[in-house]
Amino acid sequence: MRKRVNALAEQLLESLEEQGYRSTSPRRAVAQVIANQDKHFTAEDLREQLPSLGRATIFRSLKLLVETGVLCRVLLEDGDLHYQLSHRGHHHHLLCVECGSSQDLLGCDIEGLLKQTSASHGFELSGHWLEVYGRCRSCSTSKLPAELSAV
Amino acid sequence: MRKRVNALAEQLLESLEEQGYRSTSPRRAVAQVIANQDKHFTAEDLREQLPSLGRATIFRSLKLLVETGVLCRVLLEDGDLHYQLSHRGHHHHLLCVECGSSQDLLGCDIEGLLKQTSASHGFELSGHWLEVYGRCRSCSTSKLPAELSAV
DNA sequence: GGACTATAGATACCAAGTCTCATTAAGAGA
DNA sequence: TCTCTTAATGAGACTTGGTATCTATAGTCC
Repeated sequence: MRKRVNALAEQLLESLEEQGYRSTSPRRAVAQVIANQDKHFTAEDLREQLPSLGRATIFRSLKLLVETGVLCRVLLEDGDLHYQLSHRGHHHHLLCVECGSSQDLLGCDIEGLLKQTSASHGFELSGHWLEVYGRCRSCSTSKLPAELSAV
Repeated sequence: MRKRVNALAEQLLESLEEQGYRSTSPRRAVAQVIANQDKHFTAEDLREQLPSLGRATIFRSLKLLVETGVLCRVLLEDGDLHYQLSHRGHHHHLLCVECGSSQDLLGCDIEGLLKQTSASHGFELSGHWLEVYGRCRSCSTSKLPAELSAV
């Protein structure tokens, strides 16, 4: 995992270049930090790790990466929006409320179910937003069941 | 529908009183305006309709009503969070991207599907957030299919 | 290397929301 | 109905996340 960091950062920059954006040193720095992130993060998190970059630059880079599809926004349970690496295309996240890690939800055929149910409300489906909260494997095994049920 | 407005506002206040909160005139005003709202709204919308109330009071009332379960927050497609009347308990929204109206999504057994899929990722489900976007019955019938597909 | 132009950084601004604190008014009890 | 206690209000400062503007700088193409 550690060895692939630079490759990942490289990939992010390539995505930008493909769209005609220049590869600048602030963007390289942002890509590097994002590639090192192991969970969802905020603009503020990046800023702390890149104090030499201008605030606007960080926001601009984030916006660009979201538009390019490299990053996506995740909605936390309390309504906060964070960023995280996106694996392109439409997908959902399993967010661990304990450690903050997230996995992509694969093999979820929610689309079909929603289409049906919406149609029965006379509603023509065009999209949806789904986030799933819970505990990841390692967090749920490291806690006793008694502690969990008390939450 | 028009005649039930005051009854609804009354209900909102009762919910607060049940929890030990006082029924004050600013809160009555907020409840009245919310009861008149026919779609999701922002704090700013309320402020426009209640210019005599302090900004903090409006935010405080909203927060209180969300905590009480009378209001819920809805996530728009662009990431904006708005408020709307909640029909208690866990539910989802069908949000019309055309007119902004919303319906509650009933009879959607997504929970079961999610539980299964999460479990297969070693994930212990605790909750989820789902918003569904599209066109409501009246918006989809008032537009020609050709116009729709161009969007 | 020079020129053209996208990008950066500083900074002002904005929107949504919270915090603080002095003042006011619900509402319980006498 | 008056009084007292305390919750709630309103003003306004502050915070957070983000955008707009403008001048200086650096990428990239020739």
